[in-house]
Amino acid sequence: MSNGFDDIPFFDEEPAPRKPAGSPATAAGTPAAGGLGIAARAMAARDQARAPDYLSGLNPEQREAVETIDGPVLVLAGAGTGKTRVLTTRIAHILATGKAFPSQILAVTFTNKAAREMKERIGHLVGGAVEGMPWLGTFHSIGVKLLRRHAELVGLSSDFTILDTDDVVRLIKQIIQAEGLDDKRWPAKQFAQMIDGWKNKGLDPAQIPEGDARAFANGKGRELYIAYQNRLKTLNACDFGDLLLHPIRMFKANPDVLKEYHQRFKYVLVDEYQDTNTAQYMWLRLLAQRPPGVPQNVCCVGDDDQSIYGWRGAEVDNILRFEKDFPGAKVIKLERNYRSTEHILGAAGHLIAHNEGRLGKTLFTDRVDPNDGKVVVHAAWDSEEEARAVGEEIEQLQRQQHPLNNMAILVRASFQMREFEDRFVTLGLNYRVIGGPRFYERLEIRDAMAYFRLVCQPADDLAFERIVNTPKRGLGDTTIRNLHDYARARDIPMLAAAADIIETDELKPKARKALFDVVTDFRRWQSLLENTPHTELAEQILDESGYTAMWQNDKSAEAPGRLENLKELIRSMEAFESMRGFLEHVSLVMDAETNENLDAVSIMTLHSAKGLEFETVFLPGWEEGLFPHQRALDEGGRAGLEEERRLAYVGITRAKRRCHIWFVSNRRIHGLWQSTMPSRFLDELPSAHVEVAEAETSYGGYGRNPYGQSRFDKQEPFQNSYSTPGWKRAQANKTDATRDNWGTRSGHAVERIGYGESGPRAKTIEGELVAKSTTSEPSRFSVGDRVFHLKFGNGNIASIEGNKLTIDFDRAGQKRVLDGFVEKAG
DNA sequence: CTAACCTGGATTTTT
DNA sequence: TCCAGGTTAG
Repeated sequence: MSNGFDDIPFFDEEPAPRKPAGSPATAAGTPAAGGLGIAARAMAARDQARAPDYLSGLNPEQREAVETIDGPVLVLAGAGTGKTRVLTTRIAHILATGKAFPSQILAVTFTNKAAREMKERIGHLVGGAVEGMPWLGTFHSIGVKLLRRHAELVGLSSDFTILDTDDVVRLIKQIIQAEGLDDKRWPAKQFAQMIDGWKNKGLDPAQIPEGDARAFANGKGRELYIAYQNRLKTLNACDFGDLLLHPIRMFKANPDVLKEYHQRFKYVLVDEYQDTNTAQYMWLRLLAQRPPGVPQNVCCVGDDDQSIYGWRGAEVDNILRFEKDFPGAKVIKLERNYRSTEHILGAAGHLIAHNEGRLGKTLFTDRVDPNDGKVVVHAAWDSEEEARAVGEEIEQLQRQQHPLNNMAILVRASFQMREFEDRFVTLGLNYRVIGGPRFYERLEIRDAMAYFRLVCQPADDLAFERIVNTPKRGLGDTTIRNLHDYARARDIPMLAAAADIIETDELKPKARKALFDVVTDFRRWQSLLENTPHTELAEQILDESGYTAMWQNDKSAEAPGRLENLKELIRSMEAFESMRGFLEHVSLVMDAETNENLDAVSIMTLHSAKGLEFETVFLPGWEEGLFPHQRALDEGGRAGLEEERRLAYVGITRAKRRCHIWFVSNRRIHGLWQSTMPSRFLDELPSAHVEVAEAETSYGGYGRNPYGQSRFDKQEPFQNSYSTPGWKRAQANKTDATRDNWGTRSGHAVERIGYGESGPRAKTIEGELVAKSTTSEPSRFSVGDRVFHLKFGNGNIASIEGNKLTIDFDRAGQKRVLDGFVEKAG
């Protein structure tokens, strides 16, 4: 990739030597004052004069957004208008023109993925200078960085622990119980969410609304919040909200420190500004605002039409009032779309126009191709048929050489995924589920991490309690409660308490011995921390603690997978310098990599699809109650509906060339079959860009009016065997087995399931199989055979039709599967 | 300490 | 309906 930087001098070093740790670096000098050579500056000026390459590919609006470096800028970037490109090029431009050093740019994103991508792209533009951009990251990771430098100012020490949601809930539960409250009546989870909500709004315990405070635990809400914060302080820990709030407190209380950062950050950039919550907004204003007369070089990029996180505290208002907050702001709209066909844009644009209170953008494209299809709306009888039909559509595209990687199924709610997964397993179509439970959230990983945490931070009581009796050491509730009381009474961490208490005779000999072993183990590991390679130490910890053995002795089906995950955990540590470094990474970056070498259909929620694009997008489940979701309507009213509509807009605009929308007439919700109405959003699509699919072929039975089927029409589809009451019952009977292999449903495991470990499993295309079966080729199986299926386990063949086997699985009940997916059990 | 049993909840999710 | 999480019985 060519760029304009090949011949531009690029500086990634700060002119002044690093300040010793502990004292925050004061503002670096400007580049001009920083001893940068005259020749270099001249070259930079020369290159600026002849408009460097990196600017030449931009359209006028993009270019304006890149080049308007001084003063506040709001870039309203519609879907697919080159938002990331503008951001990265803008940074490159600031650097290339010598306006600032990399370390003087504060660039904030929401997700680690976005941050990574930006680093990568800037790296491409400027050639490997990314290391020099220490302040490019998520709100939270930058928050951590600030906090580690100034922890004392908010009453923490700089090696504080970051708690994730799970830890927080456990902690809150303890607090609720300690207050003598019934933790069933007042669920910790709910209170954790309340605290999170308050923190999103930037509220200290003293500031929360009286009503909120009363709403929980007989009016003890505020009290509990205070108790929680105190407990965090004792533990030397932060939750995610604190990573934003502590810096805010710190800056407010220490204007001199804030001033240092004002001098440091010459340019501030924010991605996805429509998703900022109040706390982030406060944080940003503190850092970006300048005294009157000093230019505020802040650039926020966002799209009000893609604001879909209102439910977790995002304030679209932030983007709507940008001009008020930063007077003299220049607002630049990017409306030229480089992603989608005119039909897709037309459909999306018409839909989103139904929202009020938008800043108002209309995407357009020059790319007009008569071959481009309209957005297609399909109807199906129920979700099973929906999945089947989507599967067929995908296979058809696959036959036309379209890679599966270019296709995605975007659902409103994750329960919808299951039906697609089931279907794709049957078809042998590779798929990958994006989102869902993450690698680092798995039980075994969290346990292992707790060991590591406790070694690095002996005061981490949550980690201690998690693993003190895992594997089982005979340290039951009684012992732990004893220990807990002992620690509380002396105000010392539990591990330290354990070390003390084994010197006394407070415990029974058995427990005392067990605890003694634990304490000795941790002492030994701590002593090894500095001088042993961290991956080696990690392995040693897991082995010596008996944790590995615990899973080796476990005969359950998941155990081997868990051991594999532990190995993977150790492997992923290799990339880090130390165990501490690794822990920090994990607490902030909870995502696992997906295998991009695999050609697979992506299945994900609409929320996790934001920012992505695919040639072909399938949008199932457009029914009232599901999409727009009933709860969004009930709880959010009109605003809720509009957010749902934006979600629909996000969905459609993910598509580059093909967009298929589906709705079903019947859906099972909480186990009950309900007949459903097509989504109101379907009526909001323009007929000029949308067509309604004619009757679906093979499983057919639809009239030509899917919107208004008569009762008679609805009966038709039942004629295929999959819809017979018997098959339905068989489906209903599927009991336990279904999730077993799916317990580890993300990244690796799922990807493995779709296509099997035993090499490239037959990628079955139904058409071929049907053809095969009509030649009445004798099946390699016969009725009664004992067979094994990757997902369903062992079973006996009940009947055979061509290549379709009906099998009574031991655990999964009766299923129909294609013979390519079973082996003779051996 | 495990397994059977019961209960409640069932959008969206990052950090 | 179907899961997770907790409780209880053995």
